[in-house]
Amino acid sequence: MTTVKDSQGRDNASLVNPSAVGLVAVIIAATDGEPRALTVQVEGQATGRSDGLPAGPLVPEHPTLERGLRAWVERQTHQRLGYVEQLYTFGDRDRQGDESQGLHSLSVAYLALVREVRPGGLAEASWRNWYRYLPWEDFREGRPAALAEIEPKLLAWAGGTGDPKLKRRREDRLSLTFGLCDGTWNEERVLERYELLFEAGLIPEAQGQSGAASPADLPVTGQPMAFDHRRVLATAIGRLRGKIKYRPVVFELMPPTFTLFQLQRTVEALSGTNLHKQNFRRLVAQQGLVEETDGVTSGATGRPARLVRFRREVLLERPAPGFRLRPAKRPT
Amino acid sequence: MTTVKDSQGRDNASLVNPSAVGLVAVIIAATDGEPRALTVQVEGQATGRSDGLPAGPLVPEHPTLERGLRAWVERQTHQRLGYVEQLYTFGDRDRQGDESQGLHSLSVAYLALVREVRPGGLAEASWRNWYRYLPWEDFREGRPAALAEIEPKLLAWAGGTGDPKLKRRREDRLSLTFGLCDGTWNEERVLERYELLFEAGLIPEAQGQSGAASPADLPVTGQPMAFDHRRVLATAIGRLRGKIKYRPVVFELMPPTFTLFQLQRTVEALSGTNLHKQNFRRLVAQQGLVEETDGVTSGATGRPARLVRFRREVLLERPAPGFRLRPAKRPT
DNA sequence: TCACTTATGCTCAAAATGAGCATTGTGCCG
DNA sequence: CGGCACAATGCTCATTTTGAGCATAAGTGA
Repeated sequence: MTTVKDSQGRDNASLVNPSAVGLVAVIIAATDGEPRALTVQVEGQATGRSDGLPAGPLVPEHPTLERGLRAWVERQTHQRLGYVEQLYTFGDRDRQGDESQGLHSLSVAYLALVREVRPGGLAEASWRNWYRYLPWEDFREGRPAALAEIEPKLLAWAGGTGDPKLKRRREDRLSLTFGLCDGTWNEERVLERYELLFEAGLIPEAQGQSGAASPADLPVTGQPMAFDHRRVLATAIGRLRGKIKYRPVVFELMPPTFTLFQLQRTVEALSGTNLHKQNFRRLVAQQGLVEETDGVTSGATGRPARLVRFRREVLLERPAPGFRLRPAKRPT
Repeated sequence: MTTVKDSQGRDNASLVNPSAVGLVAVIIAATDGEPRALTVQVEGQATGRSDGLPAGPLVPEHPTLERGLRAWVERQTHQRLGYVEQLYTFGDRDRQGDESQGLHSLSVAYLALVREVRPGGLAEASWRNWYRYLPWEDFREGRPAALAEIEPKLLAWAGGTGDPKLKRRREDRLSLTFGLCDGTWNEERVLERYELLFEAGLIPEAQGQSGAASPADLPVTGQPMAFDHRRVLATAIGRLRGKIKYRPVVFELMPPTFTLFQLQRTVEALSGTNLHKQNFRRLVAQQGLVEETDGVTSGATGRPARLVRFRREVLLERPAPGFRLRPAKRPT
């Protein structure tokens, strides 16, 4: 029964059950203080066009998953990728868009951070503010309106059970992910929130018809995406929000030189929260993340700001720090 | 050229290029203050037996990757899995043990944490101290001997290049991962260290003959494992070492009740470093991670310790904290 | 020059850390 | 039974690291 010999994943046994493997890329940029994801138009079977993430099958020519990804992305979007990391492998058989022909279809998702935003690239590829798809995640202007609309529906979902134990459990999850009871919002729990909304039937894709909503009328639960790409995006955002706290990855999104405030705006855009300005710059300074250039901004209103650049050397230094986010009580 | 329509990973295109997908599990337990991984005996093609991780192909019957994993593991090792999280998907074509027949073979690896260690389980499955495979990672008794032996070889590798720029880069990597120059050891960089050793040709598997060393004579670079399983293990350890700092996952490894010192020993076992006892308990206390029971230890020498249990409620509480590791200057 | 706006410097109290010293129970050994 | 050795616990203290703000500096536009 436990003949491990031919149960090894890479031996003949696995060849008997081939799977379809795809690659998906969540390509993130931040310009003008807005977080953006690169999207393409996807032609659904009978569902019309809808937004999706750049994706493609894994083909044997690619020696590496990551190489394959880069190839696909450059072909589809003409966007060069810089920083790339593996995000997650999605592979449930009941995944959306999966016809479950007895064949597993998995997608290996990658997260990429880029600087350049080529605005007039191809028509099929366009940068979209990621909060378009997850509007309840943006707390920069205070509690998002979308959240106010979603909240009663969530409470109704939690309450709409006969089983009191299940009800209790749902309420616990609500308070954990959305901080409904206690007012605690953890900006990293993006995926858990998405999945809760999905379970509660508040995500349009969940019903099976994805591209139903026209681009104009965003439902309160945001613009749908093709397949399970919204889930992938949620995963990416959660991961990125966590990562900026302990790794200097934001700089992958910044131009060669920038002001501390631009940097702050970028971090805020990603995390969806506001930070205390003075403390933010103190943190950046004492961590030695940047060095001054002799340039300053000009033209804009207010006192000109000094331009700084990322100190690449920190990547070779000790604990390689990021930002611990410190929310400000009041905006700015 | 950019007809995204049929370049979607999950459409017909991907069916044209099926891949062999396997599942691998890194199952971790900690007993008697030692970190252990569950291993099985693997029959290599011509390389004899060697240790490997429980693995199996992904078969269509499994609705979920995770379910498939659980099924395989329980079949192979009779070990029930509790906490499970996806670790990484390994898929480079030049992977070890991959015959590259033009077919991609990828392994989706999972990390599992378990409490029970069934000692006399099946003969094929056995718990092994993970430092058996990565002996340079254990700093609990001070700088590990293995590291002292490896160090000159690494320096030689770095120096053995004509290209001075490459040399410089290698030295930078050495100092970053092994902290050779400045004495900074970051216990999370397990994978980077493994990969560096691999590149430097110090990992036996790298040569192609895996099971060459008999279990008795561990090379300084540790006991080899089948396929790329040592890399998978390194990935798991690195991930776990990072995770315990911000998520209360250690408790998945603890029995229902335990002493604070046992808890500390477990954290130390995982991180491979020693902690300051008093500060450790202060941290645990103030984070509210545990609650006292009315039991105490007995029999052992020294003052009896109070038994505590994990407060499951913290999973529903605010930032869900873990341990920030604070290395002690002197042992204990 | 004034009004406004953003950049920067600095202060201060509170909380979190890092290192140790001191005390308290237990089992063991004359 | 008194004294030890050995852990478990309690507490102190000097630093750092946070969190919040106040105050000043340096441009732009009217």
